[in-house]
Amino acid sequence: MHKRATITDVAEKAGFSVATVSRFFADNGYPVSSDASKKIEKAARELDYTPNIVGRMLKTNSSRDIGVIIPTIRNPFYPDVLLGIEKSAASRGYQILLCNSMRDRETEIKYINSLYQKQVRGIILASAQNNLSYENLAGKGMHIVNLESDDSCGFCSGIDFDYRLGGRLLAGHLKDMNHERIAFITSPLTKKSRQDILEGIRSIYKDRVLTVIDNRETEDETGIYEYQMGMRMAGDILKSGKSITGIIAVNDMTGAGVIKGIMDLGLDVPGDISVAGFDNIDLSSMISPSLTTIDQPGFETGKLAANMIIDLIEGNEIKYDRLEPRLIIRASTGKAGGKYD
Amino acid sequence: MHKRATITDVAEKAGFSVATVSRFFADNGYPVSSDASKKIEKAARELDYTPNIVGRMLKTNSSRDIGVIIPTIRNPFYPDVLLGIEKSAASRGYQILLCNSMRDRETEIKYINSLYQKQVRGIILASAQNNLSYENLAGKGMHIVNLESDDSCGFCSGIDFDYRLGGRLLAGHLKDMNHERIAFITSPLTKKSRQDILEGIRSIYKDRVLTVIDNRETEDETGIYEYQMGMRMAGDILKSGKSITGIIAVNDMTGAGVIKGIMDLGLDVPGDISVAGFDNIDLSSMISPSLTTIDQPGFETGKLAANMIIDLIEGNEIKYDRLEPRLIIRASTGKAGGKYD
DNA sequence: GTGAAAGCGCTAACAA
DNA sequence: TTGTTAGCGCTTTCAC
Repeated sequence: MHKRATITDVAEKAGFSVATVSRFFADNGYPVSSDASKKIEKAARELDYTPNIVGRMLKTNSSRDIGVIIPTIRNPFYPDVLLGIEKSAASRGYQILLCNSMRDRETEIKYINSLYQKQVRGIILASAQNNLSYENLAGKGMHIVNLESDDSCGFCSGIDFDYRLGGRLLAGHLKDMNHERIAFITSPLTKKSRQDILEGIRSIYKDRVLTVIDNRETEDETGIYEYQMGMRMAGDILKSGKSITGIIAVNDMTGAGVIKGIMDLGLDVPGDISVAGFDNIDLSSMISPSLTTIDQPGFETGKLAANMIIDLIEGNEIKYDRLEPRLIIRASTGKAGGKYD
Repeated sequence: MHKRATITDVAEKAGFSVATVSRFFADNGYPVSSDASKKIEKAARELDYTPNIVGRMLKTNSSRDIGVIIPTIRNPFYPDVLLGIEKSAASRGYQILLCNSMRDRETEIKYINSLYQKQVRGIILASAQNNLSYENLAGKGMHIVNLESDDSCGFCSGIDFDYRLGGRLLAGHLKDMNHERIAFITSPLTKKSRQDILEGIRSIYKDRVLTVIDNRETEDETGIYEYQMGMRMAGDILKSGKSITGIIAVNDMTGAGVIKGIMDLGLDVPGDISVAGFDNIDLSSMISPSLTTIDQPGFETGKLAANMIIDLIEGNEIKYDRLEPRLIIRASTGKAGGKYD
């Protein structure tokens, strides 16, 4: 393996100084004569030279990577977000450092520190526990965009999504279908988004909503936590004999698990129980019955988040629209007692 | 935002030279007295110092990032692979730079170049077109692990997976179920893995397999290409009136689309047509009917790939097991003409 | 065990 | 328009 050519090699071969070569490659409007440009271009090509980003980074103290921390890439909502982030980021010359926290606080902190050491200037966080201490990140020049509307983080920015209204729309839909008592199945209420959905549901169902919280949020490679959690919790509710005719799941992946859990018990969805999810991932229209849900556009969210974090990094002013929830009615919800119509 | 502390700050505060501080943080067995260690540790803590990886990288010319290029993160097979990569990588101090090529050759090349500029020393490629020119990467010290058994790349390493046997197992299963003529639905045969599956099928069905190739592989944000392709191709076959009783899809995502396409036409799976996929992603057991498939363990593949690329980077000797295909029989396949039994 | 000093590849004053 | 030069923060000889 031959040594990589450096800017000095190119300068020598082209017969110009490193400064001129640097200017040529920086391509930032600083004048370089066309004669110089031609010779430098030629020398670079012959030497197979390409600038070393690390040298540039050390000098300018500016990384073009952005960190993205999510719970797990196995919930398809996050790939959607990620694709959106990548699209915006790529168009502005940034790249993604992906981190799956696996819902583990230690891992999350480790990743944040590691990103900081790598001189990353901005992190998109979709995983934070509500009261995660951000380790003085702000004072150290780190920018954070929080995707879970965690307002306990004073200095964070975030994409506005009205989780409360989402919950309300879902609850309203079930109410319209004459469901008297419903359940809300969720992982721990350690994220504001989850709390907000519940609040929205309660704004309609008051105390007629049974909140079923799984207390052992933990992700590993053997399965998808949320799906399995949905299955398990659905089974628990049904076996408990509670008089429930509708279930809202905290997200689609959980909702898919809930449907599976119900069907495994020989019951029908929505004949016996209606089920709704949250997110509108592709999966929700691939399963049967297809899942009623709230559309939370992951791709759009990602695009906005990337633009926001880059604006923050580059010191521009920020101004963004919010994303609005939209109710998507599919086959998994129906009239209460519909089976016996 | 206050300035970040550097190694010099720590050295001054601790009353030692930068060399000693460097040795303390390098933590590579070079002796540092416990007195020095204590003082340095204290000074670093008070200054909130953490080493600047970029400075280290420039000096040592060694990045601890590995590039991962995949077609699209929206096919859940890749998240599985990615999680495996991340697990092995993290345990060895490496991190992932994620790149979705969106099945676009230009994008792929752009990413490879960008990774090279960032001094990345190894790339895990799961996206390469068969005859992608690797742009002299090897000579430049870049290591490649190819996940699609592309043997046109002389110097690449890869994880062994017997796609041909996988195809053969699937075909054998359908044969056992008395299917006389089947179809193979696939994206373009530009990857060796796809060709191998077809070969495996042909080893059993000879000329009694109708190969249906979609000729416009292209991914965008509006949907999942493979799923939609499966739907479309399934519809085309059925409407063409060909006497087919079984379909093998090039992967599960396509297979899910095929099932959807068949059902949309009012036909039954497997009553009218049997369908099989390839990969055994979680989705394949979430849909109805659940999908018969070949287990290709993405997580394991990812772990092996990461270990392989890191071994390559670190100059260790390589030796790895291969992964074997395993037939998973589910509800989407049944006896030919089974509906009328 | 410790320190001085050179230099990794690059950028950006400053001078010409 | 171009060149000289001083570092960015770190590691690593080499000397002590």
